[in-house]
Amino acid sequence: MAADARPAPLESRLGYLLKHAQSKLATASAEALAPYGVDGHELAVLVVLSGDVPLSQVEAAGRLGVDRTTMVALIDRLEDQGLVERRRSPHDRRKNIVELTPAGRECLGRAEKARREVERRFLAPLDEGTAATLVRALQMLLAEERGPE
Amino acid sequence: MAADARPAPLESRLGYLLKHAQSKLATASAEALAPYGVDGHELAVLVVLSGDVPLSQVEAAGRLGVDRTTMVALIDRLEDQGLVERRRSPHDRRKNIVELTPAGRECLGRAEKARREVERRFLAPLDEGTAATLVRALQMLLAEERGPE
DNA sequence: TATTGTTATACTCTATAACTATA
DNA sequence: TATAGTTATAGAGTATAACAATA
Repeated sequence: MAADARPAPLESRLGYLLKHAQSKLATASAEALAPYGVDGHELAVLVVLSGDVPLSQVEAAGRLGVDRTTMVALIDRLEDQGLVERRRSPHDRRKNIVELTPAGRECLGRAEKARREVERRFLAPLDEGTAATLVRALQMLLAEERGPE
Repeated sequence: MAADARPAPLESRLGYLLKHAQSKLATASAEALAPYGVDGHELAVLVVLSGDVPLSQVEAAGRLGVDRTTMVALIDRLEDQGLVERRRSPHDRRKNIVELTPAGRECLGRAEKARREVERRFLAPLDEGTAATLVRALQMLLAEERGPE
């Protein structure tokens, strides 16, 4: 290809497509989650904290791929809303075990329902098979992220 | 579904997938474009400015979906590197027409080649049909953005 | 010495407000 | 009055550095 050939238009560039798709979904999610007092990031925190194994702040931060200093403010906001509680770990007193309160579980359930609905609406322009392929393709692209375990 | 059912794991959530896919590609792109002195955003500016019709700063900003105040700094950096030139429009002296210099065209050609290569590597885990479906699916999801024209 | 939580700080990205000049 | 470019400023969002408590 010659150096002065037409560059690909923006709408055909993967970077552009991913960025704008992410942004469009984020906007719709923020709107849908607003009634529950959490944003997408905070909902993700509730999700990782809702597992069987209680997590400390660093552990939760690791699951989400954010810094532990970022986690402090996230937990602060959730705790202010009564959705989670910090308690000192008896086994390692440096650690804060963070657990969902009953209100936190309720919020998680409702917000998750809203999130699923937003996702469904977002994917509505695609037929079922295409939507499934999209999700699987994205999962495959990220699978190598941490390498094989 | 009961309110206390398991929420979907992060890796199955579209928001998570889009965000991390975008971030992974952005990191790879930044690395690949570094030798050419531009980042992904600046390359996109070169692309929109390389069309047949000369654009003013606001017009270019509109194409990229950024504010005109953001465009000032972008053009500043490109002009400092000698990749673009501002000139006052003779028809409307409020407007800066921004055009690529020969060095800008050369940079665009090389950087575009690097970008295509990064995209190819990024999509390598997918077979050809799946990769094509991914791109088309993202285009369809964004098609409604501005509504039918 | 290393790790956890915390705070203060800084950095990046982007938008809003206000100014100048032009229309 | 409205628009284009510019500057100053502010607001998210997130990371780095440093400190206290604990291991």
